[in-house]
Amino acid sequence: MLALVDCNNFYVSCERVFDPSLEGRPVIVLSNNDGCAVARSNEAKALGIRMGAPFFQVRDLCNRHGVVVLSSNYELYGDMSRRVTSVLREFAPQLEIYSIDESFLHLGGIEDPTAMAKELNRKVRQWTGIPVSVGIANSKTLAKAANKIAKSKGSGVCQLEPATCTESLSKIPVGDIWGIGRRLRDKLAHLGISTAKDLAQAHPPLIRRIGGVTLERTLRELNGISCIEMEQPQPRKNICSSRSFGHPLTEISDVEEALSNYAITAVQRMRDQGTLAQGIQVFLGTNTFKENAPQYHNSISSSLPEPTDDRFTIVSTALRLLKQIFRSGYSYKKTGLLLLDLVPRHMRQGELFTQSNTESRAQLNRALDELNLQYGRNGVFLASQGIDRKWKMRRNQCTKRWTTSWSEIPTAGI
DNA sequence: TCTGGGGTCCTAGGACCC
DNA sequence: TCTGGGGTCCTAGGACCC
Repeated sequence: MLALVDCNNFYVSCERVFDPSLEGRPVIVLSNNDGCAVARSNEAKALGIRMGAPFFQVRDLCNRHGVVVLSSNYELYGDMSRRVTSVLREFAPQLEIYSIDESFLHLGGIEDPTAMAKELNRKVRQWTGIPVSVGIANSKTLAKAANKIAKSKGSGVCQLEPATCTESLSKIPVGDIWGIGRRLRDKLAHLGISTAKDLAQAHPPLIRRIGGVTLERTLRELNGISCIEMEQPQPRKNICSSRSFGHPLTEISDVEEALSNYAITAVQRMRDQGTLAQGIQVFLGTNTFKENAPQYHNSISSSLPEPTDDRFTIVSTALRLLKQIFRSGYSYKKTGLLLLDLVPRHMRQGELFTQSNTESRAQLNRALDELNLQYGRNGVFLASQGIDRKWKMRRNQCTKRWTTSWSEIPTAGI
């Protein structure tokens, strides 16, 4: 038996913990650059604001209905997520963090999962301020479905048993099932499969022809046969860092500055997970939404002479690759890079023919890590990262880092 | 004016090996 | 006229997730 715990409207709920006046009001949180609505309170959903809606398309609606509009504050959400997880661990030591607001819990040996889930629900709310919903079943896909039902019921907890859940599945559109996106939904519709129940009762070989082994697994999971195991966290195989610019850029020097910063972010994440990159890919593009403007998109990759986690090598390689694909005369919207084929640090294979000063470089990198730990991110930075930061993303309505910065800690008045 | 960012897995097809 | 059989590795593209 396993449970899926999902935080309700997570980013909005985080904001409400530190500003209770948002309770009961329509609230949305925007993506980077204040671009799209990526979290909505129930009141905002009721107004018809869709997930991922570009903000400029709903701005008037928001003004008319007094919707509170916030920029995303990932430092806050990340920290709140860690707090929620630490409470969950008290209930189920074996857990898989699936995303910033969802975890699967292994419930082996728990006698009354529903009672436990109710207690978990209460405790997370009391200790972190975040409301959660719990779906319980014996496969991940069914637990996801149960979670959806728990959210709609308002009770916050729902358990599905394969033998008795046919009725519930008949009310769930097949496109709402985990693993079924728009394409598969449309393909299935042609076969007359429109609900989760239809899929659960379909002929497996037919389903395999339509959606391969992945979709057949979904079918079996809906019948309570667990095919998707609980996973332990694995180091990432690739790390990507990219951002749209706050304003379009035309000069290579500005793009270089932005790319240097994204490269440093990627290297930091790679160093944190203890891996080395064997290759690097850089990409660059104009704004695809501006159909009348000249468009240019390109990417280029290169393998590194030896696996490395050295800032200087990564940044200089990224900038060299950027020079190769940059064309002047375009208005650029976005750049970024991928660190490819990451391998564990201890599996490093040295270069045969060249003498590299690996050890002194490693020391320098470690010193920079420590300085940045002590003085904050970018306490020390490379000159190529720049100071102007013209490309910086827009974040006009960002709340404070209430839980991770001493200078922004909340104050209470009496 | 204004449209996010970061991932995973699977499959098919090409290039190559003996 | 007729042109083997069995494999690996890599890449691109498609589909999905939050």
